[in-house]
Amino acid sequence: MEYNFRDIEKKWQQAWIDNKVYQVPSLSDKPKYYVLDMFPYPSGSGLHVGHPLGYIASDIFARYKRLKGFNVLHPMGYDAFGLPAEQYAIEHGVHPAVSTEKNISTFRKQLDNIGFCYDWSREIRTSDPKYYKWTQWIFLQLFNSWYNRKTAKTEPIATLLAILEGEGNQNHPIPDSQFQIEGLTSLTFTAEQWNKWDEQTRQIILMEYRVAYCGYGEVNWCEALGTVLANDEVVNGVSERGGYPVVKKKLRQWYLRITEYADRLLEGLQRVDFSDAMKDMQGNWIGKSTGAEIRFSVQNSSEVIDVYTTRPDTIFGADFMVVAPEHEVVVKIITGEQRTEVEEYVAYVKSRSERERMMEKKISGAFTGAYAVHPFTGRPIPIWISEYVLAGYGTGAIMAVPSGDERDHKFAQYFNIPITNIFGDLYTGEEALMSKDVVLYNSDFLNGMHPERAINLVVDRLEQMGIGRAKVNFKMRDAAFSRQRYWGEPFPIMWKGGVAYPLDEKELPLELPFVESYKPGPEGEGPLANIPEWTERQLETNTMPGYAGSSWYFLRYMDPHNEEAFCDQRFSNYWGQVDLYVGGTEHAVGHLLYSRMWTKALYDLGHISFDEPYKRLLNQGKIGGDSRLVYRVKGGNTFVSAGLKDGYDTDELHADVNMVNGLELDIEAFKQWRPDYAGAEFILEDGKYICGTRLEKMGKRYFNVVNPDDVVERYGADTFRMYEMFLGPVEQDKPWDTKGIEGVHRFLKKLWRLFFGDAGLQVTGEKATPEELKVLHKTIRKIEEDTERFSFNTSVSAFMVCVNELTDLKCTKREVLEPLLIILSPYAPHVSEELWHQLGNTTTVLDAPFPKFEPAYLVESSKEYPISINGKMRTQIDIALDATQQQVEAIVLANPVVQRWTEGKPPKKIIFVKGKMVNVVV
RNA sequence: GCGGAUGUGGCGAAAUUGGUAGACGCAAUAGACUUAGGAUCUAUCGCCGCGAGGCAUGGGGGUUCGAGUCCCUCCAUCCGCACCA
Repeated sequence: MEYNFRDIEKKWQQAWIDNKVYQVPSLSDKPKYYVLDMFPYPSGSGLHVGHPLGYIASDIFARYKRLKGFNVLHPMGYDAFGLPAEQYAIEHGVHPAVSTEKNISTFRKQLDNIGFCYDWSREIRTSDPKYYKWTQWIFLQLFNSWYNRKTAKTEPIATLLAILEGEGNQNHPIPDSQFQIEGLTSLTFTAEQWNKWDEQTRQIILMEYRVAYCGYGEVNWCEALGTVLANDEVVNGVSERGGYPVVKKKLRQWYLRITEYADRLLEGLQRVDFSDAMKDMQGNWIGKSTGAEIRFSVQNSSEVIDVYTTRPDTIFGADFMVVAPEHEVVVKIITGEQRTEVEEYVAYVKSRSERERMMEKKISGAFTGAYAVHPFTGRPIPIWISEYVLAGYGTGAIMAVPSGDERDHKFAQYFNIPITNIFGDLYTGEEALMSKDVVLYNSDFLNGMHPERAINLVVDRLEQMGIGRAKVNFKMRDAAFSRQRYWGEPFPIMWKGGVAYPLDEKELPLELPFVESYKPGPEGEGPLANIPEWTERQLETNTMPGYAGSSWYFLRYMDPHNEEAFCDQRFSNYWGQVDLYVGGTEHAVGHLLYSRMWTKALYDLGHISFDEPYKRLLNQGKIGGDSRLVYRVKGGNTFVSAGLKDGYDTDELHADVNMVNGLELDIEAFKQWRPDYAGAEFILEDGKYICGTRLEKMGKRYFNVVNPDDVVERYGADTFRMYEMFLGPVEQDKPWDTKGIEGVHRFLKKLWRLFFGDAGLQVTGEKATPEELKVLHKTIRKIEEDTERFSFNTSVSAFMVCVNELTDLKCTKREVLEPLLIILSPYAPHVSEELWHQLGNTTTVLDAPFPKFEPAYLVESSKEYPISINGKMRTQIDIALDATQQQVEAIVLANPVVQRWTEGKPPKKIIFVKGKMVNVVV
């Protein structure tokens, strides 16, 4: 009987659906385990072989945990809102809902082909009104909340109202705001003031507190996409999607006050199991730094300049100040003779794009003509402006300490500003001394001190003088939360007299209306502004960004059809955190941070009982494409084989990997590929055309996309799954290389032959030999260990070794083969299920318990082994093969030969080197 | 520049805590069975050497009875951040 994977896979995939074997109860007496994949954006090009890598890993783990007796939640869905669908709609006139639906069905077919154990009854789509009703609902929770810094919690806005009415905001000043409130000069006000203000003013002030708020701010505006982008959607000054230029622009936008959560987002990282690289990336993005804010007065002026520094101890080395060119103080302090120069410089800075500024870091700047006063020495300090000081970070102004900061040093050298040495002999004059392992000189009351002590002392002094304080700063900005786009969640917000009011919960979902055109609305507004029914009701015309729906989706899977709540708390209490979250590193600072913040807010508001969504994160590597190259002799239609190309002047072109077998080009297929190649001529080597190769991103334009459907068609889903795992560690990036797949396929055929000889099923009920049981239990242990630590590639190897050994032993005993099928089933579910039933089982192999590992089977009768003392070979002793370390030690210690050589002293260490010898260290 | 990771045969890679380096697989070579191809099976397969043996985990140094693994240093590649004061 042949291993007919096509029939087997079709048969079991259908049986699994018919018997609903993957449906998971929302509550159970069993312990829970939640395995989640980052859900895909259903793009038009479907899956390539790189996408399922993480899905296979999580599927194996989910099945493994199920065998181990857990109630496993392993759902799948689609992140269906987003820009590409809308761009496609603009270009092809197909409504995003239609193209999304079509793409999803392609994805589903491709996923089903691979035999995943998803509970599809829990499928979600972020673009489904039944789903985004709750995205809108959660948005309203955030809108109706503020962040209380005193309790470090998200609280309902009602608690703030009570405070403002009772005591004003003395204890809860308006959060450092980038926005102007008319008529308000200070960040604090009294209860009387508050109670006198009209509704509109109060609402404007409340907006300054809301966790989801609307305001005018500098945003990343992408003209080509016609929308605003979040910081993490901008890469090197261009949009992540499409690579279009992005400029800074002031616009009315919705934001999430994620900065208030910065400390908790940082702290939470210590409680989760993410890779160091991932934690570093998030930590970096949050960018916490501790230092001080210091107020400098300006000579002959009433102006003051606040600076932020992490090194207040170096204040005696402050030789000049630098203010960001956009800083509002610049126009006020500028002196007559410097006006032209400064204005020219400001104009120059404005003319430079974000991108240019990033690419070429030129030293540039201008002197304002004004001087600040040193708070301790009274020394005048020249004030410069330069683009290396960013308006958006800290206070937008710095005290420059050239001897202690590299950029300040270069600036001082470039503009010939005298440098004060505050580090004595350690400072060479050549370059700045950034180290904190120094002693201060030339620094008045700080002389002879190390920076740590000096920092405390300076801050204390400044505080006494009322011109400074310790200050924590973050790089992270509040997250832009609105898009001037159509294909996203509408905001459940209605505008009245310039004030945003939330819709009533009963009006949710606020459904996305159908539109004919996706053109932007007037004045930078989205397409919704073109719909009269929408604007008549004064509904918000922006839509939410892609990350809205994905920020909480892991909760919806727990209770996907609930129409009364986003998730029944009985279920979220049971399932709790995602135990294993699998996905790529590209979401390090976007999705992961946002969803961590939403989780904290929902936790604070009492909707869920945990404040970190993902307990453990596994980042699968990317699979790259292995492109095939052909070489066309310049000016003709002749292609020369790779080995001979050096003799010709050639152009390098991509050939489709699907018409190359190994390295040999299928010439006929190539000729038919494109009309201009039809008459092509070929210069061959050894009668073959050999292609060149290059590793590139897998993508259409390189013609190196391999579709999993093709691989599954040819080798079967089980081979595909095992091969993807066999390729190497899941975390690692690697190229797709079809060469090795035959080996995995051969393994499955060998497995099949263990069960079926020429005459049919040959499995017997005979008792297994100790040798056979040893092979089995060795494998059980190895698979258990390797699967637990996500070492799936070595698991596959262990299965190969096992089958090879059982084949050599001609083992056809049920006692061995049946447990083998159970441990194999997470990796090769179809063939395991088929053989499981062939053995007469009637339930699914998924419900079998994972076989228990018995170490006793690994211990063999005693044999003689050579022994070495301190590396020198001495003699031989009897010892049990594969015994435990304790067993080995007991035997060795009892051995008279060993006692003689160690002169009765207990050895420091006894090492049993697998099956060959014993090493004793005295 | 800063941060993170990686470096082992012709190739993908193994080697829990320092303990037979190269498991497993691909490719290759020889052979068996086949009219042939495919499939399957057997053997060889890091480098040098006829051999005994010697040399090998990016380079150099160190700790140790023993180092791919630990420490120092240099080099290369990949990823992330990038004037963050």
